[in-house]
Amino acid sequence: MPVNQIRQKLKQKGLRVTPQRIAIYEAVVKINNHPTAENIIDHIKTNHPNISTGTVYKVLDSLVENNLLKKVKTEKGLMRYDADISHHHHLYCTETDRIEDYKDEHLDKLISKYFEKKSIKDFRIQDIKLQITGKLINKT
Amino acid sequence: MPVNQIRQKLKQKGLRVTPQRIAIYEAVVKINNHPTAENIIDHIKTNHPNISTGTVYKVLDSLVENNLLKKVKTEKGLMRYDADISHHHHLYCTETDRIEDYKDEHLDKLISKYFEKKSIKDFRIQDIKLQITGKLINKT
DNA sequence: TTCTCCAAAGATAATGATTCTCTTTTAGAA
DNA sequence: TTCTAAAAGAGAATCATTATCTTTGGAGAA
Repeated sequence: MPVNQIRQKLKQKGLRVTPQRIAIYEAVVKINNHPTAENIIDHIKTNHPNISTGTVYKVLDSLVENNLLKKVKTEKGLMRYDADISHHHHLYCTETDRIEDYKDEHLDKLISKYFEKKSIKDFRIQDIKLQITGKLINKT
Repeated sequence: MPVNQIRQKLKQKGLRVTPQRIAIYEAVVKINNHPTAENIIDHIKTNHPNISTGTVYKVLDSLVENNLLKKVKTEKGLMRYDADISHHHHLYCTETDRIEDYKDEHLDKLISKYFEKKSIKDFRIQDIKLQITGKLINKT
């Protein structure tokens, strides 16, 4: 993603455009595997050796708060981040721990329709995502 | 859940029946909110003041490995556990962080049928669960 | 019932992940 | 160009989980 696009996203959210924020956001996009903070730190350390761990966490928090990133649910006791903030689902590979985005508008419609008719007692639905677990084939 | 039933589950999995395992498993069931290790420790400390934190983690790991418990995905950077190992979905309350089980056989059939026809490229599905996010009403 | 053995637990140190705090730097408005 | 407060740097502190060594006790054999 072009740096100018990242700058624009930051500006639109009223956030200062700093090299750290650009680098961290870009890393989440480029890693393309819903990275942890450590993955991000490893990724940016070459070009940005002085970005501290605390900064990475603070920037990630800020980007999440401002809806530029989202967190992904995992069961691993650590946080992973998603650069794609549009509605989508996730494919969780049980072998590699890779998490991929999965978009399926037809399926979305099906599920939306289903829950239009079927409400859940004592619960107001805000969002529904699929957690599709399995094995990636032909991919690292 | 009766202690004898817990004993039986442990025996069936070839695990030694120890008071710690019974207490920890029972806690997960009774808390009924996909607890963290800390929730479990707090819950059992009254009747079992000597169960150490390391033991709790080891027992939880053992119960998960032996399919007596499952881990639940969250985005919080810590682990939560599920005593219900049958197929189901989860309701995540954005206000209270409560996680409830949600079973819906009709929905399961719908989704199964959908993916019988629709395969995902380079991905072999093993399981599909819904992460239903929203707000619990009238519940603590 | 007793004995034995090794799996499990206790204790706590170690490690990894995240948050906090204080000081310095810098983005951007004026 | 200057100024200011937001952001970053550094690293300590806290929290969550794992590792390691010693002790205990579950359960099977006798």
